[in-house]
Amino acid sequence: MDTSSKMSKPASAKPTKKEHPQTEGRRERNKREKVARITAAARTLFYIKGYTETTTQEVAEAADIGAGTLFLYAKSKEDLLILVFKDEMSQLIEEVYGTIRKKAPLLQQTESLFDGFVEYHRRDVVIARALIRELSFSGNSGRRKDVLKIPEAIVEKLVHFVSAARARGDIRADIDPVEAARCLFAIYYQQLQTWLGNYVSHSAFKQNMHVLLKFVVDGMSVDDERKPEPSQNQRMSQTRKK
Amino acid sequence: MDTSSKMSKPASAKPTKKEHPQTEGRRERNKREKVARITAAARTLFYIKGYTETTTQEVAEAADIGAGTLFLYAKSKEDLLILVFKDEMSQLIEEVYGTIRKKAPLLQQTESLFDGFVEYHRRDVVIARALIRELSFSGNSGRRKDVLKIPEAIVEKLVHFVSAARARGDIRADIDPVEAARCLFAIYYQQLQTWLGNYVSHSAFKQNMHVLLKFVVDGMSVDDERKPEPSQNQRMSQTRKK
DNA sequence: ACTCATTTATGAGTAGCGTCATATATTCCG
DNA sequence: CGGAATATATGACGCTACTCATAAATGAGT
Repeated sequence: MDTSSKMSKPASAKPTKKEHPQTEGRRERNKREKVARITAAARTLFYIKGYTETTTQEVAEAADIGAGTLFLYAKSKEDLLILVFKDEMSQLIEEVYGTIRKKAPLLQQTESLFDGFVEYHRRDVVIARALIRELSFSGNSGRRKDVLKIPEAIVEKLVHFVSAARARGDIRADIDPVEAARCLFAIYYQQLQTWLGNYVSHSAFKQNMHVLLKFVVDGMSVDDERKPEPSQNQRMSQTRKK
Repeated sequence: MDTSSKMSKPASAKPTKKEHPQTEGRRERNKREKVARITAAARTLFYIKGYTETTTQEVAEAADIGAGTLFLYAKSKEDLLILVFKDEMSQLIEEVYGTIRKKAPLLQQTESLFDGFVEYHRRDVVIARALIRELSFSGNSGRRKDVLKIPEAIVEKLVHFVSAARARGDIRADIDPVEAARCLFAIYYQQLQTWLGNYVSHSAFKQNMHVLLKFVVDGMSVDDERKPEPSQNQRMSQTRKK
């Protein structure tokens, strides 16, 4: 059954007979309760034991349901991850966004946002890995929308930054904020994977991401004064104009 | 067993016997033979039955080895994928690169390269999916190097394109070709995942990737000729699946 | 040729994800 | 209320990736 069905009006009372989906009553309520129990149980266990070390049996037991019942609410073990983290992610995005100075330069804003996410993932790299891995394919049309919300929410924040920078005149007026935002996100996501995938160290990841983000932002700047590298003792003498 | 076996030299003080570097003997030979049989068997079965539908038992049987022996040569079923495709990928990269006009514009060269890869993956999306998924984490230090070779080889080709474009004067002289190449690759890889992960259709993927690659390349161009965007091009930049 | 340390092979065994027939609960309706 | 219809719950079971104790093979030293 689709857990994300609407009709969440427990207005109760009103014994309106049929065709009033608002008073779905006990069943609907029970279902929500169970989803909540499952989510809580899974979250706790994943944090304590890690994702792969946690068995679906354990989650079912902790949620006090039968082993098979679990799969009525999450179609697979990976679904559990999404169930657990979709809310946490959405919340995280808003939280981090809230801490960012609205008047800071675009590159700084972008990096602050991504840094917030990275620091979050750093607290539990193993789960972040599992999450990234599961996100790599959505065979489930129900969960697809949930998953898509996350990058979309991030891109939305980036669009704000880019639009503001454009309004400020920091970047060219012909820049499409959505394109720019997606571009920045693509770099973040791909680089994030190199880190979580254990291909580069955390510091190398941060360094690489910085370089690439700067590369893109520089490409959007209104004037092509190229700083030849912020090396030591840099003389920015000539604002060469093309 | 790790195919890049360390010399079975117990670091003894005595290089007692003459080593047979050329003819490591029966053991070495047998090992290579088995790796070859396993790889061939796995490749065939993956193509015929698909990755998930192929069992490790079947691969072992087809390779005429015991079920447990398989795991001496591939530490996991996913390892088999890399074993099978690392060579094929390297070859593909060179092949596609060879078909690209060296004098074409940078954006066109880049898109031709990526298109070659995309068309390859299109022939077997399910395997491509599995491959991408498996590449998302390298817990195995032995395979990591093999895996890293692929993006590195792609970036290397991109560096050639960017360098040539810079020499031609198509892009600014202060562009770092490696940064540019990595940036383009990041966009390709992240967008590829949205397609293989079933989040967007093939056509939307191509469209989105085109837009983003163009965005980056435009940012590198030597002159800020304002993108006039000379038409009411379909505002399809947001196309999503379904 | 014989010994023996080391490497390689094996398949029965284990664990865990997901399924399914069956059972139980809830709602619908006369 | 009764009883059919439908939705939800369950745990035993199937299937498969992977492990491990044991066996076989190899080759260097003697």
